[in-house]
Amino acid sequence: MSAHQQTVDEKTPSSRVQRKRGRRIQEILTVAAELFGERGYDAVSLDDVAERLDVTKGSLYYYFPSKDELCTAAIETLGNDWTARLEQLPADGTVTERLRALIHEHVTIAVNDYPAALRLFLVPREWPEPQRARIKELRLRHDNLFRGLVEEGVASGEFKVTSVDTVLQCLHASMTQAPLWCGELGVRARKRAVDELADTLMSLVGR
Amino acid sequence: MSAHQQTVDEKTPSSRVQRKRGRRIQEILTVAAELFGERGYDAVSLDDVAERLDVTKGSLYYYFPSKDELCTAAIETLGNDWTARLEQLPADGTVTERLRALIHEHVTIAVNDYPAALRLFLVPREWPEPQRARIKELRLRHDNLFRGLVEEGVASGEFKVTSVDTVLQCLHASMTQAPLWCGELGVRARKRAVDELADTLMSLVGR
Amino acid sequence: MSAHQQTVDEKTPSSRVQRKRGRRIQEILTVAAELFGERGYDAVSLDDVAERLDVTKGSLYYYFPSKDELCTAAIETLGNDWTARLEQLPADGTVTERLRALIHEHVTIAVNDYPAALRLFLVPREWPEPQRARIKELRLRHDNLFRGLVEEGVASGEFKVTSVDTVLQCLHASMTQAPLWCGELGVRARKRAVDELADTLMSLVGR
Amino acid sequence: MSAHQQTVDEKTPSSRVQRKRGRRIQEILTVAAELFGERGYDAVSLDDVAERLDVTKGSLYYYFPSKDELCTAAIETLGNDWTARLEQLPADGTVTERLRALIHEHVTIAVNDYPAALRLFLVPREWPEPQRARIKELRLRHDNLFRGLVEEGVASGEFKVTSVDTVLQCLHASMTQAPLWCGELGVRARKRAVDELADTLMSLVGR
DNA sequence: AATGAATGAGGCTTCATTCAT
DNA sequence: CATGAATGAAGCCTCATTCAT
Repeated sequence: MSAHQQTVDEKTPSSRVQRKRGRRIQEILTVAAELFGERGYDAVSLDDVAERLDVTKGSLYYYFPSKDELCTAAIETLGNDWTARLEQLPADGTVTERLRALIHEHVTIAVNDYPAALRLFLVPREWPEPQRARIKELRLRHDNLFRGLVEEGVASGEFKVTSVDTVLQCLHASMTQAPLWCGELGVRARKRAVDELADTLMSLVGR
Repeated sequence: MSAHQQTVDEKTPSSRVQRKRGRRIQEILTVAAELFGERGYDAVSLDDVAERLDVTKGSLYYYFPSKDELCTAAIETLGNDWTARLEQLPADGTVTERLRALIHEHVTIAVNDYPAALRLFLVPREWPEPQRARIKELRLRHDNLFRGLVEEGVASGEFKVTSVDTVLQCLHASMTQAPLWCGELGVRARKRAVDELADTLMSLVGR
Repeated sequence: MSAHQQTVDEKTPSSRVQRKRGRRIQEILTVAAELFGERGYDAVSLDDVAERLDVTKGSLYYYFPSKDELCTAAIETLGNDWTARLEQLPADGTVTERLRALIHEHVTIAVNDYPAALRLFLVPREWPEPQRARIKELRLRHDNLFRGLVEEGVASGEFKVTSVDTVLQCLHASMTQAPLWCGELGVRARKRAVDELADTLMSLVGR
Repeated sequence: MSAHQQTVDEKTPSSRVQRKRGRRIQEILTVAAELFGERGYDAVSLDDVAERLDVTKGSLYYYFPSKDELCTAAIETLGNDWTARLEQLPADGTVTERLRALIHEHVTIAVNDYPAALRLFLVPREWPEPQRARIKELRLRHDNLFRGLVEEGVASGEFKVTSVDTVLQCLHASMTQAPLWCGELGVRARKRAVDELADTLMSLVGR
C-alpha cells in the first residue's frame, strides 16, 4: 500500500525522493485547487483532475487516499495561497486604508481565481471530522487577518461597529458571494464593481 | 403521458381530483424544498425525496418530468412563500424602520425555516434556460422588495449609498449566509445575533 | 378482473354493450396499428397509444391484457386491412397485369401507410407462441395472394421462374423494405420509384 | 478520462499495450455485433453485452462512451468484415459470372454469419448525426461493389434493367432477408435455397 | 368503463475506488 | 511510480403493469 503521508507540509525532506514527492503533491494540489475552486466539489471528478495533470486517475491514489482527502488538501493549498497573498499587502497606512486594501484584494482573488470557492465551504454539508477541523482552522487563520484590522480600528476609534463578529460575518459573506454577480461582468465593469463593493463594505465599520 | 401541468399555480382547480393533485404536488414540493435547501442540488437524490415522502422514485415522475424541474419548482415554492411573508409586513413607519424590519424578518425566516437556502442558488452552474429564467424572475421579485425601500430612502435623503446594486448584493449575501453561523446558537443568543445583524446591515445604507 | 375476450372478431354480438365494446376495440386497434406500423414495437409506449386515443393508459388494460397482446392484435388489424385492400383490386386483365397491379398496390400501402411494418416482423425476435402463430397465419394469407398469381402465370406459361418460393421471398423482401429508401423521397419521385420497383420486380417472373 | 479512441481502425499500434487494447475492443465488438445482429438495437441491453463478455456493464464504458457508439462501432466491424470478404472474390469471368458469385457469397455470409444483420439497419429511427454518417458511408462502400458490376453489365449490354438503383435495392433487400427463411432449413436444403436465390436474383438484371 | 396514482424492474450512464502489472 | 483495466454502487429516467375508486 502506498504511504499517504503529510499532504501539505513535509516534516522530513530527508531524501531526494521525498522532495520530489513533495513537489509532485504540490503540482496536484495546485491543479485540484483550481478545479475545485472553479466548479465545486461535486462537479469535479478525479478524471478531470487527472486529465488536467496529464496522468491517470489511478496515480492520484498514490498520493491521496480519497477524493475527500484530495479536496481537503486542495482547499488547504488554496487557502494558504489566498492568505499568503493577503498577508503580503503593505502594512502601512491608516487602518481604514489597510482594511480597504485587504477587502479589495480578497474580492479580486475571489472573482478572478476562485470563483466557486464558496461552494467548497457549503457542499457536501458535512466533512468527516478530521477534515472539518482542518478547514475550520484555515478559515480561522484567514479570519484573523480581518479581525485584527477591525479590532485595531475600533480600538483607535477610527471604526464604529455594533459587533465585531457580526461585521466580520457580513464582510465575509459579501466578499465570498461577489463572484456570483461580478463573474458575468466584463473586465472594466468588474473592476468598478469591486471598487464599489470595497467602498460599500467599509460602511460596515462606519467608513 | 402523465400530465406535468402547472406545477406551482393551479389555474383550474375545477374538480376535486384536481385539488387533490394540487395538494399532492404541494406536499412533494415542500419536502423537496426542505431537502434541496438543506443539502443542495447535487447532494439530494430523487430517492432521498421519494423516501421522505414514503413513495418510490418513479412516482415523482408522475408529477415532475425531471429532477431539474422538480428542483426548480421547489425553489419557486420556497421563494414564493418567502416573498409572500415579507410582503405582509406593515407598510407604515419611516423607511429606516421598514427596511430594518424587512431585514429582520428575512433573516428570521432564513435562520428558522430555510437554513440552507443559500445552496440552492449556488449549485448547478447552469440551469437549462427555461428554468434559469424562472429562478431569475423569482429572485428579481424578491430583490425588488429591498430595492424599493433602499431607493426610497436614497431619494428621501434618509439613506446614503455608493451604489444601490452593490448594497443589495451585500445585504443579500449577508442575510443568506446568516444561518451558517447563527444556526448553532441557542435561542436567546440567536435572537440577539439577528438583531445585531440587522443593525449592522443598516450601516450599509448609512444608518 | 376485466374479461379479455375476442380481440378482433366478435362471436356473440348479443347485446348493445357488446357491440360498443367491439367498436371501441377497433378504434384502439386502428390507432395502435398506425403507431406500431410507423415506429415499430419498442419505439411505441402504451402512453403513446393512449394519448393518441385521448384516454389513459390504464384504460387500455381494460381491453387488452398486455402490450404484446395489443400489438399482436394491432398487427392483425393492420394485416387484415392491408390484405383486404389488395383483395379489392380488379380481377380482370392478364396475369402479368394483375401481378403488377398487386405489387404496385402493396408497395404503395407500405410506403404510405405502414412505413415501419417491417419492424413489426423482426422485433422483438420471439413472440410468445400463441401470438407467433397468429402472425404466421396472417402472413400466410397475405402470401397466398401473390402465390396464387405467380402459380397461375407459371401454369399458363406467361411467367418463368426458377422457384416459386424463392420468387415470393424476393418479392416480399423488396416490397417490404421499400419504405426504407422511398420514404425520404418527395411525392413525385416516390411515385416514380414505386413504378420502377414494380417493373423491376416483374422481371423476377421473367417479365 | 478513459480514452475512447479509434474504435475500429488502429492507427498507431505502437506498444504492446495498445495492441492489447485493440484486441479487447475487437472482442467486444465481435460480441456486440453478434448480439445486435441477432436482436436489434433496442432489444439488446449493455448488460447483455457485458454478461456475454463476462465483465460488468461499467467496463464497457471504458472502451465506448455510449451504447450508440458501441453499436455503431459494432456495425462498422461487421460491415468491414463483410465487405472485405466480398472484395476478395476473384475478379475474372464474365460480368454475369462475377455478379452471381458476389450475390452467392453475400447471401452465404448473411445466412451463416450474420443472420439478423437486417435488424441493425432498421432500428433506432434516427441515429445521431455522426453515427448516421458512418453507417451511411459503410453502406455506400458495400453498395458500390454491386453497383460497379451492375453498371458494367449494363454498359456492356450484358444486363438489362429499368433502373440500376432499384435493382440494387431489390438485390439488397432480398439478400438481407434471406436468413429469415433460409435459416431454418437444413444444411443441404439451405445450400440449394441459396443457389436458387442467386439464380432468381440474376433475373433482376435480365439474366 | 375509465381514471389517476403508484410501483418496480430494468435501462443508460457516471464515478470513486481497487488492483495487477 | 504509474498505468490500464475493471468493478460496483448509485443516480436519473422510462415504462409496462396493477389497483382502488
